[in-house]
Amino acid sequence: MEVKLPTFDSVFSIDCVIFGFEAGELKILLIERNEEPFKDWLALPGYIVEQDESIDNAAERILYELTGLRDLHMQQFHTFGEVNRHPQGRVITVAYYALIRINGQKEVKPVTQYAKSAFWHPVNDLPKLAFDHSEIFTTGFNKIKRRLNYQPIAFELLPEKFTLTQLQSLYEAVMNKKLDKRNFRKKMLSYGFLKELDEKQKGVSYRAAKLYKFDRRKYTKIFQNDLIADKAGV
Amino acid sequence: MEVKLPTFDSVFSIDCVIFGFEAGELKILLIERNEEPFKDWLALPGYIVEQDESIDNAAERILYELTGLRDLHMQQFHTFGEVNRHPQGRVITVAYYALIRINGQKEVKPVTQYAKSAFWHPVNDLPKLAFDHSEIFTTGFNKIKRRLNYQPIAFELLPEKFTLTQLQSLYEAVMNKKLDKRNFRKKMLSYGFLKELDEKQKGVSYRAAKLYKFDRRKYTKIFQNDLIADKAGV
DNA sequence: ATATAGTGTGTCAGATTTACACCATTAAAT
DNA sequence: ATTTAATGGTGTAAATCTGACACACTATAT
Repeated sequence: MEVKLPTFDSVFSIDCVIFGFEAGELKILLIERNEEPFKDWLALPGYIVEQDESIDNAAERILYELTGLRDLHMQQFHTFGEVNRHPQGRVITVAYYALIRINGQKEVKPVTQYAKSAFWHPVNDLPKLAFDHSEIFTTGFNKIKRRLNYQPIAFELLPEKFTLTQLQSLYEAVMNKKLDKRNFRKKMLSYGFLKELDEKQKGVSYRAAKLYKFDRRKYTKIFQNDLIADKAGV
Repeated sequence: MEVKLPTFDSVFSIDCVIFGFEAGELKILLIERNEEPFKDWLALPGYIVEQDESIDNAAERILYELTGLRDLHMQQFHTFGEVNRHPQGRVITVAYYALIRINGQKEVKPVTQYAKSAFWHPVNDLPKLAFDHSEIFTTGFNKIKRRLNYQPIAFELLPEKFTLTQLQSLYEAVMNKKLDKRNFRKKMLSYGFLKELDEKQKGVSYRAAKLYKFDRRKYTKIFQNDLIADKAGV
């Protein structure tokens, strides 16, 4: 069964690669599609941009409708414009990523009928995705891998208060390699934008680690000279 | 006089920021528009994407039509999708940059009527541009500033054979700061991807400098481990 | 009390980065 | 022939950063 697209000459869409970090694993949000084409396939959350909304606003709206998530800091990273990337017509898609704290989020679930479900899936074991979404994911993943080294994006994935070990294991998960504990701590602390709290980790059956917090004010003060304002997050 | 846009529901366009280096200055290509809106204004080369061409192909075609330049390595860098960025309707534009050798290029000139003329203009002294093109330029400029430090893009701006002083002055022009000559040379040569030629500079009234050539084969060999394949040029 | 599991810490060697100044070469001017 | 003007080309030492590496401490569970 084929459902016709609206009769636009050109259609824009947004696709979102939403990263989260849980149980030591990096994950992304997928949805199960409820519409042709690719009905029942897994896909990145994405949909068509309306005439009267900016693409940044569209990205927020669409993500909300498909997953129930709001107020993420979405960042555009690439636009995919092959002629035949959509089987039913010409659809150019602008891809966005965002990083969020999974813990403490209410469960993700679609608020429209376009998706049957939404869920977190580890990036290391992704199934085949609808359209060219596997390629979109890979491009986005490479982007954040690089960005991790010069932008404070790690902190968006962690709870507000975190231990240095958690921070390290996030870096290890994204970069997919082991880091030296002492060197990692020395370096992170040397930047001066981590604030040591008077609190300790709770509920562990071993020596509790100190908790830290990312101090964005200090970060921008320290790095303001290096920062080149740029739509694409530098 | 207002010319109506074609009755697309949505229109895609491409805008190009084409960098060149001449007389120690970084320049970009501008056109003088020959159509409403913004008739007679200066603008980035840009036009509408056809239904049956990928955006990458469209970028090449459009640049050719407006400037006569062909076969540049165009790189997408950002998509601009504010609702009112175009006064006559909804136009989302994908911005590309490219770097080229000005010297030795035949003169740039439009092959369609959409532009009256095309010419190089120093980036340090840009006039107000049509649409949001000033913003597009700035975003693109910041992109290449960063990229200069981890991608071999400088060599695309220089003639095939160049002196180390030329290379340095290009870096200085892009980064807008002075570099130390000895350190710059030591570092560049240490990478091992510059090939020293048996030739010297000609036609100067002082000691002629050695000429070098960028060896792309060596470059990729040396850096293949660091490279993360990525649509956006890493 | 002791076993367990993860926390938290310092040093040294090697590599990289930065700062810094003078003689060499060429063509043009005298 | 000599001088001048302009740029080419080179080395070293100090400071900083990076990477490798191992063990005692602490909180809890039993």
